[in-house]
Amino acid sequence: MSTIYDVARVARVSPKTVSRVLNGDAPVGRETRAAVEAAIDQLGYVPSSAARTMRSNRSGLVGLVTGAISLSPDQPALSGLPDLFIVQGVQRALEAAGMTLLISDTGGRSDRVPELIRTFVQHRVEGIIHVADYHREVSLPKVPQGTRLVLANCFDAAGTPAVVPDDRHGQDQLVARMIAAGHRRIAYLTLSAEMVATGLRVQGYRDALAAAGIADDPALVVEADVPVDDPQAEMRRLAEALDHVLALPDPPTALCLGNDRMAVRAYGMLRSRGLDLPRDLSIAGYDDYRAIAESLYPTLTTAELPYAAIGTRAAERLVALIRGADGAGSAPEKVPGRLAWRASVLPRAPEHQAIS
Amino acid sequence: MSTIYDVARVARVSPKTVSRVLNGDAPVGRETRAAVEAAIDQLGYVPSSAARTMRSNRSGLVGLVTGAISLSPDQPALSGLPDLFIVQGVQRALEAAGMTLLISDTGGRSDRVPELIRTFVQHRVEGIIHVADYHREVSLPKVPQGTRLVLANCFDAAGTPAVVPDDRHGQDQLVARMIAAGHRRIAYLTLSAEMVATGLRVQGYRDALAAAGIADDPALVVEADVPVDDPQAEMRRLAEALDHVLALPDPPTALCLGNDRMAVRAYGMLRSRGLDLPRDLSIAGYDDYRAIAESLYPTLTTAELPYAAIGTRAAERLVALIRGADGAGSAPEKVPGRLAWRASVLPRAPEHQAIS
DNA sequence: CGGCGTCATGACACCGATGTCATGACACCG
DNA sequence: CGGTGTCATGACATCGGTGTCATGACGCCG
Repeated sequence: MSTIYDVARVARVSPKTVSRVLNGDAPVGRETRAAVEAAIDQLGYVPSSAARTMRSNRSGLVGLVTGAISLSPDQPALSGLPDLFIVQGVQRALEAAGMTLLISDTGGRSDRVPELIRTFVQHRVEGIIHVADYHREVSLPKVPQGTRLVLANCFDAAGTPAVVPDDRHGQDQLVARMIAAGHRRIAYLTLSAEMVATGLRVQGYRDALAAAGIADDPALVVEADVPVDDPQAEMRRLAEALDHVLALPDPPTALCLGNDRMAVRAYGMLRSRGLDLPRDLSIAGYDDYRAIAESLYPTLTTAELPYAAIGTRAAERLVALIRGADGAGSAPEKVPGRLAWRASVLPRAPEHQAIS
Repeated sequence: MSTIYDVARVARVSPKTVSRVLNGDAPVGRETRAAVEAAIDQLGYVPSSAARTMRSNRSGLVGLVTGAISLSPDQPALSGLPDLFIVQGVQRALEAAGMTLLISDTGGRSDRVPELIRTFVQHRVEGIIHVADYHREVSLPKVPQGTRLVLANCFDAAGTPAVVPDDRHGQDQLVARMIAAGHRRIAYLTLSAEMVATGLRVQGYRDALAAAGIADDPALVVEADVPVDDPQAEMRRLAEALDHVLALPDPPTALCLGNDRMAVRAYGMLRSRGLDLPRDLSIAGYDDYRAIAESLYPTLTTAELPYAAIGTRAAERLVALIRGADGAGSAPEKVPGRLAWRASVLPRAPEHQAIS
């Protein structure tokens, strides 16, 4: 690997002049510049970021920690999937800011986080992003003085800058659109009640009902998932919840599920109960897990969990902090998701019109 | 950020002695060691990897490039998903080897690869892993002298060390098991014929038939996917393929699909044609995309695409190269996937037994 | 008891970039 | 024509570790 001294020798100038050509921070004679550039090309010289880091105390690196999977309710089996979209969003924003991304994951053991952070500190990262696999509260060890920290898809009690999905708005938007399509009896089979998202989304669901002047029927909201990763138990719970709402005296015409996987299961269960989808019952998911939503028949109407945007915003905030902005707004930043309206919610004529 | 000099001052020793304590590469007196360790703790000192890199020419970094998504047939919409499992596998293996992972992705533009590699070279990575989003041939720009390169989920014509899934064996294994379950007419609705995996898997399918002494009926093998990302066209193509095989004079009792997404679609299409699954027709996918396979009803029998293992093997090979092994075996290393036998393939009594 | 090996430690140079300061050559201004 | 400012360039020190070599104190061997 050639160095700036090699380039200087070949171009017959001093290393400092090569440095000036590289950084354009001081005037360099036309011919000198050409000679230096030729030497750089000839040698295939690439400056060493290690040497720059030493001199400038700026590494151009940002660390990203993912994981802490195992301690958590629901979803763990899926983990790693959403993470990646967040990571891609982060990567894009960082690259635009000229920074490079260092990654490590805990492999499910959150006790390893301090160790991973230590590795990042060795590399003198300018900031750290912690990505959670689902919207939740976390509690991270202190990071050393100058290291900035941003949380993505999670938040903590200490008011660390955080970026999370706007679950309330997402569910509100989805349900409002279903109401606009003519549905008034809309059941909501939620994720485990332990999850942060569940509370927020139920609020969103109620917001939409309230905005349309529809009374909230508690019997229509059922926890339909378990807080552990057990496909059998998940299936059972969902089946019970389905039975429950379908057996109501005034059964729903539409069903919101806690996520797209639950929707896949619901499709299968409902069909095996002889229902014709979406004619007999409209279905909506959550997450906009495209591999699922676009492949199901009928294609699944759902609300996007804006992973990439969360990653991008988290990275942008981190870069701002690095560039000197201060922590500012202590409330987590909420990122809205798109409404993915597909074919699983059928428009329905309001009843008084149906009679006429 | 404190330095080794700060530690030396606090412990009243020379920096070199601190270095010896850190690296354990020369004897240090008991009391001196204790004093140094106390100083390190007190200051929260973490050695600078930049300084070490400069002196030793070893950065402890490995770069990973993902992407080149947009130029490719099929799957692109999903991309990023499988990548992440590979990345996680890589990360785990690297960490075990004491190396740290640097990531960047092309955001779908493979022309940006050289630029990304340049960034890695600036950071003096000791090796680079290129991850493709699906099994394919690639052609990468030359990397500088000392930088080792390993391909994951892809291979090139230059014989660069590569790790790929064993598609042929995977399909063989799956079909063999279906035959063992009593199926003899097994249709195969493949991915786009342009994909490397398709050719290999068709071979595997034929291997299994041949091993069981079943004649290969060309009418049962149909390309059922299109080489572009167009959900509409994909649906149409799959529907035609289904119609084709179901209309055969001697229709199949089981169906292999090119991937799990196609299986999701097939479930919907077949049910809307009035079939009862899996009683009327057995179905198998490919990929073992758990979010799908475990949620469908009936749960999907499929062949695992061993992404994490591919990542791990690629990283292990890279570490071996860095530690001095030579390129060796020029053929890509094939990683076998598990058979994920679930509920969508129904055992079937052989016909002569059914009669008795 | 002199010589040699080991232990424990420190002084110093070096890795590759860049900030600071110095130097020489012009050009322009009054 | 001397002073001052800009351009173009180089010498040198510095960032934080670590390899090399030197030094002094013992302990052991013959």
